[in-house]
Amino acid sequence: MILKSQVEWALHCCAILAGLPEGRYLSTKALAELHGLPKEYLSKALQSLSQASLVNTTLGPSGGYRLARASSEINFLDIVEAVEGSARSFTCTNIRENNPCRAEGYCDSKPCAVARIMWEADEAWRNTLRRVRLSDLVSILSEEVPAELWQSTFAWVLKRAG
Amino acid sequence: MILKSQVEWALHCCAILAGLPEGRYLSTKALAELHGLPKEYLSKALQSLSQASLVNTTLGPSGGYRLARASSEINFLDIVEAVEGSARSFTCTNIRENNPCRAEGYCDSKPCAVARIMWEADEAWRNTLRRVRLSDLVSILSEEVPAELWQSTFAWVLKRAG
DNA sequence: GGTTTTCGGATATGATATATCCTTAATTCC
DNA sequence: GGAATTAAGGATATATCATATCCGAAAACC
Repeated sequence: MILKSQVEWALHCCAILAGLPEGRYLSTKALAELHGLPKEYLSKALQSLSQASLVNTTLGPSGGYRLARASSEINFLDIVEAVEGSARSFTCTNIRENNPCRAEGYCDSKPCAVARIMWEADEAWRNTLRRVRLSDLVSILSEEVPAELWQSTFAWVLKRAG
Repeated sequence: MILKSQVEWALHCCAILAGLPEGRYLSTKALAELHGLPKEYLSKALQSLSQASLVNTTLGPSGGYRLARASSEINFLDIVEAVEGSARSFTCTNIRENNPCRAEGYCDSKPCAVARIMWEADEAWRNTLRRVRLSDLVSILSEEVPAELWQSTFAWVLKRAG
């Protein structure tokens, strides 16, 4: 049960987008080169963010991506689900129905107990991600990343935004 | 990010094993027929449980599987990790290292902030599963499943255990 | 008009989940 | 002792999905 690598990419890209000056866009090319990622494939992750309305896009030179709303209004779950989908990690195939001792037409009133417990764990995972805002990540990064590196990174990336 | 179907199978099988009389074994064949599962493939899941020391096995007729310890001493995470493995769902490839602005030989003191948050969610998932004991599942099932079905199921399964 | 960009479709490839088969060794029953 | 039954594990086949690349269309900028 492994998340797509695009989840990692999307999170890092959003962290960068969150630090951009108002109204500026960043291209796939710039984000790919900054992170050392395959441009064409990263593009798919960014498209997922776009479809989820987490980012806005514009075409042409100086085009690219920017956050669709404030980084305090975007949480980790938004981003993770945008690329990973929102399906639960546990799928119940209702194998209890195959029990040969079940009477004909017997109907379970509740979803399977096993599934309920597994889904509860899933909810705990989602709740944790929901509680972390993108702005929280930005705060942590700006504390931990040396100011010089932080600034030169944005200078580097903005130069590529034209 | 989907769990293997074997996780579901293993959990249901453990629930049955937990209800067995002391010392009785249940074969792959019986468990497969009860749940309507492919015997050969279910066997792999049971082997995983065996390797994790969650069940004991014995050979020959009337052989099969039984729990290695009390159902109150086995939790959901034990079972899930036995078949799914214990790797975290998020793997950090440290793409921040590809930042072209990083100074030569620069070394991050902490693991990536993104990874730490994702791992925290992972822990929340694991903790939820850790808190649920197999005996809890048995309690729920014996409440929800009609007593008649519950009894006939064990009668059915024990007949096949020889 | 030429360049740059996002977007979506098509396609290729690699890894992994699913599933089956077969052999070996241990155990039980006759 | 011999036949039947069982778990264990290796080998293999298939299907699904993640990864990755390429291309054409439409839009924006110069």
